[in-house]
Amino acid sequence: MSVEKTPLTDPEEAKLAKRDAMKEAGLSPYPHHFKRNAMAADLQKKYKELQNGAETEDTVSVAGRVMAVRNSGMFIDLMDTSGRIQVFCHADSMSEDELAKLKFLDIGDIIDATGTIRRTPRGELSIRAVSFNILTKSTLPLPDKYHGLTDIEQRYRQRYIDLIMNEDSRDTLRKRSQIISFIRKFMEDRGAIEVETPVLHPIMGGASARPFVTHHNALSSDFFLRVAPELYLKRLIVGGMADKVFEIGRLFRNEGISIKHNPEYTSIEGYEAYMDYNDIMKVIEECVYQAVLHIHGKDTITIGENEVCFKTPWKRISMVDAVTEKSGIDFMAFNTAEQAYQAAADYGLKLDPKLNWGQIVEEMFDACVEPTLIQPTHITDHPHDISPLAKIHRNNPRLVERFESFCNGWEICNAYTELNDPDIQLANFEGQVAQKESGDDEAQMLDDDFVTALRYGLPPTGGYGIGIDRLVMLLTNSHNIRDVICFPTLKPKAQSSSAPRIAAADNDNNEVWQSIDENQKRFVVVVNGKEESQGRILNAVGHAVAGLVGQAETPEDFCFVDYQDADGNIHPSISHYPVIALKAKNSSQLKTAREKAIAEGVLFTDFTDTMTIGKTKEQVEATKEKKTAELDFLALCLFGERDKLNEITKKFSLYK
RNA sequence: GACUGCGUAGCUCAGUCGGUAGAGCAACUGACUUUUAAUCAGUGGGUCGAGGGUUCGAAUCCCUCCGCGGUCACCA
Repeated sequence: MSVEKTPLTDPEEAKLAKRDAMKEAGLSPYPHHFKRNAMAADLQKKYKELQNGAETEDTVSVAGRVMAVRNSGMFIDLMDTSGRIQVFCHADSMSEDELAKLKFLDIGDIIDATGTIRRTPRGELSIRAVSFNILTKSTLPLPDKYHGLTDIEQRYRQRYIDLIMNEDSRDTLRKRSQIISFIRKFMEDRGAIEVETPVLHPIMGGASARPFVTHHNALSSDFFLRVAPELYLKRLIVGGMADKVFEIGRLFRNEGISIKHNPEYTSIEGYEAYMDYNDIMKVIEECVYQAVLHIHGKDTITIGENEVCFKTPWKRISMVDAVTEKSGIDFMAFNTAEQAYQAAADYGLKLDPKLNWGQIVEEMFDACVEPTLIQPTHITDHPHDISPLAKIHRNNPRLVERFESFCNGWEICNAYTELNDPDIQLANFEGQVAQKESGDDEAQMLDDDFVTALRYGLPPTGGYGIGIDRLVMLLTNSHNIRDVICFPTLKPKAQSSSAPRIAAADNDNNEVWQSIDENQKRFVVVVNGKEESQGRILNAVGHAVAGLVGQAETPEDFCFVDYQDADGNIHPSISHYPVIALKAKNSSQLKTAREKAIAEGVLFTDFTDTMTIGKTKEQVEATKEKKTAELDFLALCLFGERDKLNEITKKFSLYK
């Protein structure tokens, strides 16, 4: 079936052969030294006026990657980080020894070239090479030189290939650096200092989001990767480290990936003492405006289908007024959620009737205002209901002093006059804790020490947060957040799976289990949803569970408790760990889960159709006759660490 | 998570009604030598994502799984 590739026609083999040939000729394919004194773009600029066909005596050395070779090596397109220039290799100006090196050359190699500047009669600025060297031999083929690399997954997974082939990718990611650098300098120039606060948070706070959890072994403690730096930055303001602090860094949110969301993303968050949200508004719009000028050299740029002008001052309008403007409904006139709900329903919105006034205003805003905010606009004075971290508005207790800046229909900045009353902050935290206890895993935790810090006194402070990735998307007209992140989060490539060996997996288990917290374990029974006979299912479950318990080598892995009733009768050996019953769509899903259990070293048993008929002898034989894939799985029983089992069984629904 | 589309050579893509797997680039051999996606002649290169099914016969039809994209939902 598999035919061996003819060595010299496989691109990689051919390149390896040339590399070996270089070595035999006494040339290193990876020399240590390099020399260059010019960049392609500088030369293109400097010799812009050079006439077609003109030769100069100016000698330069360039270095870069070979992107194309024409006329058997006479013309080489060389690309460095600044741009491209053609290298002209001709017997008129090169020795035989130099020309001989061409036979080692491939597209993709990194070379240097030294020679004189000329412009060919066809108008291409070139270096008439006297010598050249292969500085790094490339041994894998580059994508199609014309179409480039279009496979989206490969562009992100192997960004280096994308960068080699795609000018747009290089440009966008370089602009990202420029934008971040600009913002940093802008903030520093106005007296703010950049600080670094922990990424590992013992207490999750500062934003409502689902966190990543990790574990510090020596401290025997779980930590959360930060979802926001807010509470630490405010502590620095309390301490008077500076009146203005900011942090540019990565935040982590354990949520879905989309065209506008990456699990780790970059924000700038800052706090400035003795400022309120009106002051911050001016700072933000000036910063973004200057960034646009810096990157584009003009204040109006194309984003998608729109021309967007960033000239300051930006339009300001309160959230309620903006809703009134678009819908004709004045929500300030409604004092109850019921009235607001009715008005929104009349307008045509389908809402959860349990929403409060502020949430209804927000829903109206999202529906009829947000998409229309193409030109930069500050939306101000949000309902208090939806802004637990902002200070109550000085003129209206239903509102807070908050603004969000929108552009192209996206939010790019969120800012408040910060809440600095410790008692209100404590009450807000307690509300969050109550939500967490009722099952909201995005709710924040009570940070006692932060409240304590507020009791020492946080001066009147304005704060802001900008999502850098989204800002870069706007300023580079990028459609997907992954285009502005060098290495976006991707599902790890599946490891090449050799046939799993159960015995080996079991040995591993013994060690793993000893370190697992007892509270983290559970039983999971998954049954085949296609099986209609309840009797067969129950039989299968019974077998699977009994088998699983019988299989355990160390009884301490389980925890069974004797329950006693009012009459003093004992109900022995009830599992301390929960037993979860799930339903799979079919046998094949059970088979897949079983393979995952083996790969993960999770204790398991399964039960198949071949185990239902006859006595053990017949069943053993019937099972032996079938390949794994041919077996019809009725039930799968697992026991182990909760998180691990969740990973294996997450696609199954609860059996009801 | 739901819906939807895609997966064929190293890269970019064809493949009709189910009937021997195709092209361009890249690679190899040679020609040519001021080219610009160089050109010309020839050569080699395939587990058609994986597994199963239907069929005399499957890249093609059916089922399952895997991977990726897009839209929607939550979030910035």
